Amino acid sequence: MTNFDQAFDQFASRYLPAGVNEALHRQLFGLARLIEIEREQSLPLDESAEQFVYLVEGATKLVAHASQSRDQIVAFHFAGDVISVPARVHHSYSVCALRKSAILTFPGDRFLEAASGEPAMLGKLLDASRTSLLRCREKTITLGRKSAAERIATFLLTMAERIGSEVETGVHLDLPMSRRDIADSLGLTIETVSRQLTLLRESKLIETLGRSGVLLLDPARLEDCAGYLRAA
Amino acid sequence: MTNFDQAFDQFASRYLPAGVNEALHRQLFGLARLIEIEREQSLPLDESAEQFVYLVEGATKLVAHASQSRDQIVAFHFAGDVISVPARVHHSYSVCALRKSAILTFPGDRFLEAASGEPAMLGKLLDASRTSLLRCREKTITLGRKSAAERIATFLLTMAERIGSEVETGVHLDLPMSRRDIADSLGLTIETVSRQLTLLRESKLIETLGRSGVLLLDPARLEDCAGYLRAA
DNA sequence: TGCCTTCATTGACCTCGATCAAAGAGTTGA
DNA sequence: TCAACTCTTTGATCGAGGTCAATGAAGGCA
Repeated sequence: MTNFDQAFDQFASRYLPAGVNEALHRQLFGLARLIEIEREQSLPLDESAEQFVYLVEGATKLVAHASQSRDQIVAFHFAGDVISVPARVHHSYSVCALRKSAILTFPGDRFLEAASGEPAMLGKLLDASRTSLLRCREKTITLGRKSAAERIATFLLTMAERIGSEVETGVHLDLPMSRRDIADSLGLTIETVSRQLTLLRESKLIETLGRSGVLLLDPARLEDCAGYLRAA
Repeated sequence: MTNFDQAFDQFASRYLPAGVNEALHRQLFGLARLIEIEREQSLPLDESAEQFVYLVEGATKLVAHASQSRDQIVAFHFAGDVISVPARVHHSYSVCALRKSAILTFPGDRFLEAASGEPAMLGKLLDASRTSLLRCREKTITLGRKSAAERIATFLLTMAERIGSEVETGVHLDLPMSRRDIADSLGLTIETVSRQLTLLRESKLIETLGRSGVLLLDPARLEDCAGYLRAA
Protein backbone atom coordinates (compact mmCIF):
# COMPACT_ATOMS: atom_id res chain seq x y z
CA MET A 1 0.00 0.00 0.00
CA THR A 2 2.98 2.26 -0.39
CA ASN A 3 2.46 5.23 -2.63
CA PHE A 4 5.09 6.65 -4.84
CA ASP A 5 5.53 10.06 -3.23
CA GLN A 6 5.91 8.54 0.21
CA ALA A 7 8.44 6.03 -1.10
CA PHE A 8 10.46 8.67 -2.90
CA ASP A 9 10.46 10.96 0.13
CA GLN A 10 11.84 8.13 2.21
CA PHE A 11 14.58 7.56 -0.34
CA ALA A 12 15.31 11.29 -0.54
CA SER A 13 15.55 11.66 3.21
CA ARG A 14 18.29 9.03 3.29
CA TYR A 15 20.22 9.67 0.12
CA LEU A 16 19.56 13.25 -0.89
CA PRO A 17 21.08 15.28 1.92
CA ALA A 18 19.54 18.57 2.92
CA GLY A 19 20.39 21.36 0.53
CA VAL A 20 20.86 19.06 -2.39
CA ASN A 21 20.45 20.57 -5.81
CA GLU A 22 16.70 20.86 -6.48
CA ALA A 23 17.15 19.95 -10.13
CA LEU A 24 18.79 16.65 -9.16
CA HIS A 25 15.92 15.92 -6.81
CA ARG A 26 13.39 16.39 -9.64
CA GLN A 27 15.54 14.43 -12.06
CA LEU A 28 15.71 11.41 -9.77
CA PHE A 29 12.00 11.74 -9.06
CA GLY A 30 11.46 11.37 -12.78
CA LEU A 31 13.74 8.33 -13.06
CA ALA A 32 12.29 6.36 -10.17
CA ARG A 33 9.74 3.58 -10.62
CA LEU A 34 7.90 2.07 -7.68
CA ILE A 35 7.34 -1.66 -7.84
CA GLU A 36 5.66 -3.92 -5.31
CA ILE A 37 6.74 -7.54 -5.38
CA GLU A 38 5.33 -10.57 -3.62
CA ARG A 39 7.25 -13.21 -1.74
CA GLU A 40 9.54 -15.28 -3.99
CA GLN A 41 8.79 -13.00 -6.92
CA SER A 42 11.72 -11.51 -8.80
CA LEU A 43 12.00 -7.93 -9.85
CA PRO A 44 11.50 -7.80 -13.61
CA LEU A 45 14.78 -6.19 -14.57
CA ASP A 46 16.45 -5.38 -17.79
CA GLU A 47 19.34 -7.81 -17.46
CA SER A 48 21.40 -6.02 -20.04
CA ALA A 49 21.76 -2.85 -18.01
CA GLU A 50 22.78 -2.08 -14.49
CA GLN A 51 20.03 -1.01 -12.09
CA PHE A 52 19.95 0.83 -8.82
CA VAL A 53 17.31 -0.29 -6.40
CA TYR A 54 16.13 1.35 -3.20
CA LEU A 55 14.35 -1.04 -0.88
CA VAL A 56 11.46 0.94 0.63
CA GLU A 57 9.88 -1.84 2.62
CA GLY A 58 10.39 -5.56 3.04
CA ALA A 59 13.39 -7.84 2.58
CA THR A 60 15.09 -9.13 -0.56
CA LYS A 61 17.88 -11.35 -1.78
CA LEU A 62 20.33 -10.52 -4.55
CA VAL A 63 20.65 -13.74 -6.50
CA ALA A 64 23.33 -14.64 -9.01
CA HIS A 65 22.42 -17.33 -11.48
CA ALA A 66 25.17 -19.74 -12.27
CA SER A 67 24.42 -22.30 -14.94
CA GLN A 68 21.70 -24.94 -14.52
CA SER A 69 19.62 -23.79 -11.58
CA ARG A 70 22.58 -23.42 -9.28
CA ASP A 71 21.85 -20.11 -7.61
CA GLN A 72 24.11 -18.23 -5.29
CA ILE A 73 22.66 -15.59 -3.02
CA VAL A 74 25.11 -12.74 -3.03
CA ALA A 75 23.48 -10.58 -0.37
CA PHE A 76 20.36 -10.06 1.69
CA HIS A 77 18.84 -6.59 1.90
CA PHE A 78 16.43 -4.87 4.23
CA ALA A 79 14.37 -1.69 4.15
CA GLY A 80 16.52 1.38 3.58
CA ASP A 81 19.26 -0.40 1.63
CA VAL A 82 20.45 0.70 -1.77
CA ILE A 83 21.32 -2.20 -4.04
CA SER A 84 23.40 -1.96 -7.15
CA VAL A 85 22.26 -4.78 -9.42
CA PRO A 86 24.95 -5.56 -11.99
CA ALA A 87 24.18 -6.08 -15.64
CA ARG A 88 24.63 -9.60 -16.89
CA VAL A 89 28.21 -10.43 -17.78
CA HIS A 90 29.36 -13.96 -17.07
CA HIS A 91 26.43 -14.50 -14.75
CA SER A 92 23.08 -12.81 -14.40
CA TYR A 93 21.74 -11.19 -11.27
CA SER A 94 18.24 -10.60 -10.00
CA VAL A 95 16.51 -9.16 -6.95
CA CYS A 96 13.92 -11.40 -5.37
CA ALA A 97 11.59 -10.67 -2.46
CA LEU A 98 11.83 -12.73 0.73
CA ARG A 99 8.46 -11.30 1.69
CA LYS A 100 6.14 -8.71 0.16
CA SER A 101 8.34 -5.73 -0.59
CA ALA A 102 8.20 -2.28 -2.11
CA ILE A 103 11.06 -1.12 -4.26
CA LEU A 104 12.17 1.96 -6.15
CA THR A 105 14.21 1.22 -9.26
CA PHE A 106 16.43 3.55 -11.23
CA PRO A 107 18.26 2.88 -14.49
CA GLY A 108 21.90 2.62 -13.44
CA ASP A 109 23.55 4.81 -16.06
CA ARG A 110 21.13 7.72 -15.77
CA PHE A 111 21.10 7.49 -11.99
CA LEU A 112 24.90 7.74 -11.79
CA GLU A 113 24.95 10.47 -14.37
CA ALA A 114 22.43 12.49 -12.38
CA ALA A 115 24.39 12.00 -9.18
CA SER A 116 27.74 12.81 -10.75
CA GLY A 117 27.67 16.52 -9.94
CA GLU A 118 26.45 16.25 -6.37
CA PRO A 119 29.21 15.46 -3.87
CA ALA A 120 26.87 14.85 -0.95
CA MET A 121 24.98 12.20 -2.86
CA LEU A 122 28.12 10.64 -4.32
CA GLY A 123 29.41 10.39 -0.79
CA LYS A 124 26.30 8.50 0.30
CA LEU A 125 26.56 6.17 -2.65
CA LEU A 126 30.23 5.58 -1.97
CA ASP A 127 29.37 4.72 1.63
CA ALA A 128 26.72 2.28 0.48
CA SER A 129 29.06 0.70 -2.03
CA ARG A 130 31.81 0.34 0.53
CA THR A 131 29.45 -1.26 3.01
CA SER A 132 28.36 -3.77 0.37
CA LEU A 133 31.98 -4.42 -0.52
CA LEU A 134 32.94 -5.07 3.09
CA ARG A 135 30.03 -7.47 3.53
CA CYS A 136 30.91 -9.21 0.30
CA ARG A 137 34.52 -9.62 1.38
CA GLU A 138 33.46 -11.12 4.69
CA LYS A 139 31.27 -13.50 2.72
CA THR A 140 34.30 -14.42 0.61
CA ILE A 141 36.12 -15.50 3.75
CA THR A 142 33.12 -17.50 4.87
CA LEU A 143 32.70 -19.28 1.55
CA GLY A 144 36.38 -19.82 0.91
CA ARG A 145 37.69 -21.01 4.21
CA LYS A 146 35.00 -21.92 6.70
CA SER A 147 33.37 -25.22 7.66
CA ALA A 148 29.62 -25.69 7.56
CA ALA A 149 29.39 -25.15 11.33
CA GLU A 150 31.35 -21.91 11.12
CA ARG A 151 29.26 -20.68 8.21
CA ILE A 152 26.01 -21.12 10.10
CA ALA A 153 27.38 -19.41 13.21
CA THR A 154 28.68 -16.55 11.07
CA PHE A 155 25.33 -16.25 9.32
CA LEU A 156 23.39 -16.09 12.59
CA LEU A 157 25.72 -13.44 14.03
CA THR A 158 25.59 -11.38 10.84
CA MET A 159 21.81 -11.46 10.87
CA ALA A 160 21.79 -10.61 14.57
CA GLU A 161 23.77 -7.45 13.81
CA ARG A 162 21.30 -6.44 11.13
CA ILE A 163 17.88 -7.56 12.31
CA GLY A 164 18.37 -9.00 15.79
CA SER A 165 16.55 -7.71 18.82
CA GLU A 166 17.96 -8.01 22.31
CA VAL A 167 15.76 -9.87 24.76
CA GLU A 168 16.45 -11.03 28.32
CA THR A 169 17.49 -14.50 27.25
CA GLY A 170 19.74 -13.49 24.36
CA VAL A 171 19.23 -12.12 20.87
CA HIS A 172 16.05 -12.89 18.98
CA LEU A 173 15.92 -13.29 15.22
CA ASP A 174 12.89 -13.50 12.99
CA LEU A 175 14.47 -14.77 9.80
CA PRO A 176 12.64 -13.75 6.65
CA MET A 177 14.49 -16.33 4.57
CA SER A 178 13.93 -20.08 4.18
CA ARG A 179 16.46 -22.84 4.79
CA ARG A 180 16.97 -22.95 1.06
CA ASP A 181 17.89 -19.27 1.03
CA ILE A 182 20.33 -19.76 3.87
CA ALA A 183 21.87 -22.70 2.03
CA ASP A 184 22.10 -20.75 -1.23
CA SER A 185 23.75 -17.90 0.61
CA LEU A 186 26.32 -20.05 2.41
CA GLY A 187 27.21 -22.42 -0.39
CA LEU A 188 25.67 -25.39 1.43
CA THR A 189 22.59 -27.60 1.03
CA ILE A 190 19.37 -27.30 3.01
CA GLU A 191 20.12 -30.61 4.68
CA THR A 192 23.48 -29.39 5.96
CA VAL A 193 21.93 -26.14 7.20
CA SER A 194 19.31 -28.11 9.06
CA ARG A 195 21.81 -30.51 10.57
CA GLN A 196 24.05 -27.69 11.78
CA LEU A 197 21.13 -25.85 13.35
CA THR A 198 20.23 -29.06 15.14
CA LEU A 199 23.78 -29.34 16.45
CA LEU A 200 23.70 -25.75 17.72
CA ARG A 201 20.35 -26.47 19.36
CA GLU A 202 21.78 -29.57 21.05
CA SER A 203 24.74 -27.51 22.31
CA LYS A 204 22.27 -25.08 23.89
CA LEU A 205 23.68 -22.23 21.81
CA ILE A 206 20.39 -21.49 20.11
CA GLU A 207 16.70 -22.25 20.32
CA THR A 208 14.50 -22.40 17.25
CA LEU A 209 10.91 -21.24 17.37
CA GLY A 210 8.92 -22.39 14.38
CA ARG A 211 10.43 -21.95 10.95
CA SER A 212 11.63 -18.40 11.21
CA GLY A 213 12.39 -17.78 14.85
CA VAL A 214 15.88 -18.25 16.28
CA LEU A 215 17.04 -17.27 19.72
CA LEU A 216 20.79 -16.85 20.16
CA LEU A 217 21.34 -17.95 23.75
CA ASP A 218 25.05 -17.20 23.94
CA PRO A 219 26.31 -14.83 21.23
CA ALA A 220 29.81 -14.72 22.72
CA ARG A 221 30.24 -18.47 22.50
CA LEU A 222 28.69 -18.41 19.04
CA GLU A 223 31.47 -16.03 17.95
CA ASP A 224 33.98 -18.71 18.89
CA CYS A 225 32.12 -21.11 16.61
CA ALA A 226 32.15 -18.59 13.78
CA GLY A 227 35.90 -18.68 13.24
CA TYR A 228 36.23 -15.03 14.08
CA LEU A 229 39.56 -13.66 15.16
CA ARG A 230 39.75 -13.45 18.93
CA ALA A 231 39.34 -9.89 20.16
CA ALA A 232 42.80 -8.34 20.06
CA MET B 1 63.57 2.95 -7.58
CA THR B 2 60.28 4.81 -7.72
CA ASN B 3 60.41 8.28 -6.31
CA PHE B 4 57.57 9.88 -4.44
CA ASP B 5 56.79 12.71 -6.84
CA GLN B 6 56.63 10.36 -9.80
CA ALA B 7 54.38 7.97 -7.90
CA PHE B 8 52.05 10.70 -6.75
CA ASP B 9 51.83 12.18 -10.24
CA GLN B 10 50.82 8.80 -11.55
CA PHE B 11 48.12 8.54 -8.91
CA ALA B 12 46.96 12.10 -9.60
CA SER B 13 46.72 11.52 -13.33
CA ARG B 14 44.34 8.63 -12.73
CA TYR B 15 42.28 9.77 -9.77
CA LEU B 16 42.50 13.56 -9.68
CA PRO B 17 40.77 14.63 -12.87
CA ALA B 18 41.95 17.75 -14.65
CA GLY B 19 40.71 20.91 -13.04
CA VAL B 20 40.51 19.36 -9.61
CA ASN B 21 40.69 21.69 -6.66
CA GLU B 22 44.35 22.58 -6.14
CA ALA B 23 43.99 22.54 -2.37
CA LEU B 24 42.74 18.94 -2.49
CA HIS B 25 45.71 18.00 -4.64
CA ARG B 26 48.11 19.41 -2.05
CA GLN B 27 46.19 17.89 0.82
CA LEU B 28 46.41 14.39 -0.66
CA PHE B 29 50.06 14.97 -1.49
CA GLY B 30 50.58 15.56 2.21
CA LEU B 31 48.68 12.45 3.25
CA ALA B 32 50.39 10.01 0.90
CA ARG B 33 53.26 7.74 1.96
CA LEU B 34 55.32 5.81 -0.57
CA ILE B 35 56.31 2.31 0.50
CA GLU B 36 58.27 -0.28 -1.44
CA ILE B 37 57.64 -3.89 -0.49
CA GLU B 38 59.43 -7.05 -1.49
CA ARG B 39 57.86 -10.27 -2.68
CA GLU B 40 55.79 -12.00 0.04
CA GLN B 41 56.23 -9.03 2.33
CA SER B 42 53.11 -7.49 3.84
CA LEU B 43 52.41 -3.81 4.02
CA PRO B 44 52.84 -2.72 7.62
CA LEU B 45 49.37 -1.31 8.21
CA ASP B 46 47.57 0.04 11.17
CA GLU B 47 44.99 -2.73 11.50
CA SER B 48 42.70 -0.62 13.59
CA ALA B 49 41.98 1.90 10.86
CA GLU B 50 40.93 1.67 7.28
CA GLN B 51 43.55 2.45 4.66
CA PHE B 52 43.46 3.45 1.03
CA VAL B 53 46.25 2.10 -1.09
CA TYR B 54 47.28 3.04 -4.60
CA LEU B 55 49.35 0.40 -6.30
CA VAL B 56 52.01 2.28 -8.29
CA GLU B 57 53.96 -0.67 -9.58
CA GLY B 58 53.90 -4.42 -9.11
CA ALA B 59 51.16 -6.85 -8.05
CA THR B 60 49.60 -7.56 -4.67
CA LYS B 61 47.08 -9.73 -2.91
CA LEU B 62 44.51 -8.55 -0.38
CA VAL B 63 44.55 -11.24 2.29
CA ALA B 64 41.94 -11.81 4.97
CA HIS B 65 43.14 -13.71 8.00
CA ALA B 66 40.68 -16.16 9.40
CA SER B 67 41.70 -17.89 12.58
CA GLN B 68 44.71 -20.24 12.79
CA SER B 69 46.69 -19.57 9.63
CA ARG B 70 43.74 -20.11 7.34
CA ASP B 71 44.10 -17.25 4.90
CA GLN B 72 41.66 -16.26 2.23
CA ILE B 73 42.83 -14.09 -0.63
CA VAL B 74 40.03 -11.63 -1.26
CA ALA B 75 41.43 -9.99 -4.38
CA PHE B 76 44.51 -9.60 -6.56
CA HIS B 77 45.60 -6.15 -7.62
CA PHE B 78 47.82 -4.75 -10.34
CA ALA B 79 49.48 -1.42 -11.04
CA GLY B 80 46.99 1.42 -11.19
CA ASP B 81 44.44 -0.16 -8.83
CA VAL B 82 43.09 1.58 -5.77
CA ILE B 83 42.54 -0.79 -2.86
CA SER B 84 40.41 -0.04 0.13
CA VAL B 85 41.84 -2.08 3.00
CA PRO B 86 39.22 -2.54 5.72
CA ALA B 87 39.99 -2.06 9.38
CA ARG B 88 39.95 -5.21 11.45
CA VAL B 89 36.48 -6.22 12.56
CA HIS B 90 35.77 -9.94 12.72
CA HIS B 91 38.78 -10.66 10.55
CA SER B 92 41.90 -8.72 9.77
CA TYR B 93 43.09 -7.75 6.33
CA SER B 94 46.52 -7.09 4.89
CA VAL B 95 48.10 -6.23 1.57
CA CYS B 96 50.97 -8.47 0.53
CA ALA B 97 53.23 -8.17 -2.51
CA LEU B 98 53.28 -10.94 -5.11
CA ARG B 99 56.46 -9.40 -6.45
CA LYS B 100 58.44 -6.27 -5.63
CA SER B 101 55.89 -3.47 -5.56
CA ALA B 102 55.60 0.24 -4.91
CA ILE B 103 52.60 1.52 -3.06
CA LEU B 104 51.10 4.82 -1.94
CA THR B 105 49.13 4.62 1.28
CA PHE B 106 46.60 7.08 2.65
CA PRO B 107 44.81 7.01 6.01
CA GLY B 108 41.24 6.07 5.12
CA ASP B 109 39.32 8.60 7.16
CA ARG B 110 41.37 11.62 6.12
CA PHE B 111 41.49 10.49 2.52
CA LEU B 112 37.69 10.25 2.33
CA GLU B 113 37.27 13.50 4.17
CA ALA B 114 39.56 15.27 1.71
CA ALA B 115 37.72 13.78 -1.26
CA SER B 116 34.28 14.54 0.12
CA GLY B 117 33.92 17.91 -1.56
CA GLU B 118 35.22 16.96 -4.97
CA PRO B 119 32.59 15.25 -7.17
CA ALA B 120 35.06 14.25 -9.88
CA MET B 121 37.20 12.39 -7.41
CA LEU B 122 34.25 10.86 -5.58
CA GLY B 123 33.04 9.61 -8.93
CA LYS B 124 36.39 7.90 -9.58
CA LEU B 125 36.35 6.34 -6.13
CA LEU B 126 32.79 5.17 -6.60
CA ASP B 127 33.79 3.57 -9.90
CA ALA B 128 36.71 1.82 -8.24
CA SER B 129 34.54 0.62 -5.39
CA ARG B 130 31.88 -0.67 -7.76
CA THR B 131 34.46 -2.53 -9.81
CA SER B 132 35.80 -4.18 -6.66
CA LEU B 133 32.26 -5.03 -5.58
CA LEU B 134 31.44 -6.62 -8.92
CA ARG B 135 34.62 -8.70 -8.82
CA CYS B 136 33.92 -9.71 -5.25
CA ARG B 137 30.39 -10.78 -6.16
CA GLU B 138 31.68 -12.90 -9.01
CA LYS B 139 34.10 -14.46 -6.56
CA THR B 140 31.18 -15.20 -4.26
CA ILE B 141 29.54 -17.22 -7.02
CA THR B 142 32.79 -19.06 -7.67
CA LEU B 143 33.37 -19.92 -4.03
CA GLY B 144 29.76 -20.70 -3.23
CA ARG B 145 28.65 -22.81 -6.15
CA LYS B 146 31.47 -23.97 -8.37
CA SER B 147 33.49 -27.18 -8.55
CA ALA B 148 37.28 -27.18 -8.40
CA ALA B 149 37.49 -27.51 -12.18
CA GLU B 150 35.14 -24.57 -12.73
CA ARG B 151 37.03 -22.45 -10.22
CA ILE B 152 40.34 -22.94 -12.00
CA ALA B 153 38.82 -22.19 -15.40
CA THR B 154 37.15 -19.08 -13.98
CA PHE B 155 40.41 -17.98 -12.42
CA LEU B 156 42.36 -18.37 -15.65
CA LEU B 157 39.75 -16.43 -17.64
CA THR B 158 39.58 -13.67 -15.05
CA MET B 159 43.35 -13.32 -15.10
CA ALA B 160 43.31 -13.37 -18.90
CA GLU B 161 40.97 -10.36 -18.88
CA ARG B 162 43.27 -8.46 -16.57
CA ILE B 163 46.82 -9.40 -17.48
CA GLY B 164 46.55 -11.68 -20.51
CA SER B 165 48.25 -10.92 -23.80
CA GLU B 166 46.91 -12.21 -27.10
CA VAL B 167 49.34 -14.31 -29.08
CA GLU B 168 48.86 -16.35 -32.26
CA THR B 169 48.23 -19.57 -30.38
CA GLY B 170 45.84 -18.17 -27.77
CA VAL B 171 46.13 -15.98 -24.71
CA HIS B 172 49.34 -15.90 -22.73
CA LEU B 173 49.48 -15.38 -18.97
CA ASP B 174 52.50 -14.70 -16.82
CA LEU B 175 51.03 -15.36 -13.40
CA PRO B 176 52.69 -13.43 -10.59
CA MET B 177 51.12 -15.65 -7.93
CA SER B 178 52.13 -19.11 -6.71
CA ARG B 179 49.94 -22.20 -6.59
CA ARG B 180 49.41 -21.48 -2.93
CA ASP B 181 48.06 -18.04 -3.76
CA ILE B 182 45.73 -19.47 -6.36
CA ALA B 183 44.53 -22.04 -3.85
CA ASP B 184 44.03 -19.42 -1.14
CA SER B 185 42.08 -17.31 -3.59
CA LEU B 186 39.80 -20.11 -4.78
CA GLY B 187 39.19 -21.85 -1.47
CA LEU B 188 41.09 -24.95 -2.57
CA THR B 189 44.40 -26.62 -1.72
CA ILE B 190 47.59 -26.41 -3.78
CA GLU B 191 47.26 -30.10 -4.62
CA THR B 192 43.81 -29.62 -6.09
CA VAL B 193 44.96 -26.59 -8.07
CA SER B 194 47.85 -28.60 -9.47
CA ARG B 195 45.66 -31.57 -10.35
CA GLN B 196 43.10 -29.41 -12.13
CA LEU B 197 45.80 -27.66 -14.13
CA THR B 198 47.10 -31.07 -15.12
CA LEU B 199 43.62 -32.07 -16.28
CA LEU B 200 43.29 -28.90 -18.35
CA ARG B 201 46.71 -29.58 -19.84
CA GLU B 202 45.69 -33.14 -20.72
CA SER B 203 42.52 -31.82 -22.38
CA LYS B 204 44.70 -29.54 -24.52
CA LEU B 205 42.92 -26.48 -23.15
CA ILE B 206 46.08 -24.97 -21.73
CA GLU B 207 49.83 -25.32 -21.83
CA THR B 208 51.99 -24.50 -18.85
CA LEU B 209 55.43 -22.97 -19.28
CA GLY B 210 57.51 -23.16 -16.16
CA ARG B 211 55.91 -22.10 -12.91
CA SER B 212 54.31 -18.87 -13.96
CA GLY B 213 53.52 -19.21 -17.65
CA VAL B 214 50.13 -20.41 -18.86
CA LEU B 215 48.89 -20.42 -22.42
CA LEU B 216 45.13 -20.58 -22.88
CA LEU B 217 44.77 -22.54 -26.10
CA ASP B 218 40.98 -22.31 -26.38
CA PRO B 219 39.43 -19.53 -24.29
CA ALA B 220 35.95 -20.21 -25.71
CA ARG B 221 35.99 -23.83 -24.61
CA LEU B 222 37.47 -22.76 -21.29
CA GLU B 223 34.41 -20.56 -20.75
CA ASP B 224 32.26 -23.64 -20.97
CA CYS B 225 34.38 -25.21 -18.24
CA ALA B 226 33.99 -22.11 -16.09
CA GLY B 227 30.28 -22.53 -15.52
CA TYR B 228 29.52 -19.24 -17.17
CA LEU B 229 26.07 -18.58 -18.48
CA ARG B 230 25.91 -19.32 -22.20
CA ALA B 231 25.90 -16.11 -24.24
CA ALA B 232 22.27 -15.03 -24.45
C1' DT C 1 -11.00 -28.11 12.96
C1' DG C 2 -8.70 -30.87 10.10
C1' DC C 3 -6.88 -31.77 5.47
C1' DC C 4 -3.07 -30.75 2.36
C1' DT C 5 0.71 -28.59 0.57
C1' DT C 6 5.10 -26.95 1.53
C1' DC C 7 9.13 -26.74 4.21
C1' DA C 8 12.27 -28.78 7.63
C1' DT C 9 14.42 -32.63 9.74
C1' DT C 10 16.64 -37.03 10.00
C1' DG C 11 18.94 -41.14 8.11
C1' DA C 12 21.96 -43.98 4.82
C1' DC C 13 25.28 -43.75 1.56
C1' DC C 14 28.58 -41.68 -1.76
C1' DT C 15 31.72 -38.29 -3.82
C1' DC C 16 34.79 -34.53 -4.33
C1' DG C 17 38.31 -32.36 -2.56
C1' DA C 18 41.36 -32.41 1.74
C1' DT C 19 45.10 -34.57 3.91
C1' DC C 20 49.30 -37.07 4.26
C1' DA C 21 53.34 -38.58 1.92
C1' DA C 22 56.79 -38.85 -1.55
C1' DA C 23 58.98 -37.79 -5.81
C1' DG C 24 60.02 -34.47 -9.47
C1' DA C 25 60.92 -29.82 -11.63
C1' DG C 26 62.60 -24.82 -11.25
C1' DT C 27 65.49 -21.40 -9.22
C1' DT C 28 69.30 -19.55 -6.79
C1' DG C 29 73.86 -19.11 -5.36
C1' DA C 30 78.55 -20.97 -4.69
C1' DT D 1 77.91 -26.90 -13.11
C1' DC D 2 76.34 -28.67 -9.19
C1' DA D 3 74.09 -28.47 -4.76
C1' DA D 4 70.33 -27.11 -2.06
C1' DC D 5 66.74 -24.88 -1.68
C1' DT D 6 61.65 -24.17 -2.73
C1' DC D 7 57.66 -25.02 -5.36
C1' DT D 8 54.89 -28.25 -7.98
C1' DT D 9 53.19 -32.57 -9.28
C1' DT D 10 51.50 -37.14 -8.41
C1' DG D 11 49.68 -40.94 -5.55
C1' DA D 12 46.96 -43.14 -1.66
C1' DT D 13 43.65 -42.54 1.75
C1' DC D 14 40.11 -40.16 4.48
C1' DG D 15 36.24 -37.34 5.80
C1' DA D 16 32.98 -33.31 5.50
C1' DG D 17 29.35 -32.31 3.19
C1' DG D 18 26.43 -33.65 -0.85
C1' DT D 19 22.79 -36.69 -2.64
C1' DC D 20 18.87 -39.54 -2.33
C1' DA D 21 15.00 -40.99 0.32
C1' DA D 22 11.68 -40.97 3.89
C1' DT D 23 9.49 -38.93 7.85
C1' DG D 24 7.86 -35.06 10.51
C1' DA D 25 6.33 -30.30 11.54
C1' DA D 26 3.98 -25.67 10.17
C1' DG D 27 1.07 -22.94 8.19
C1' DG D 28 -2.92 -22.05 4.61
C1' DC D 29 -7.51 -22.80 3.32
C1' DA D 30 -11.91 -25.15 3.03
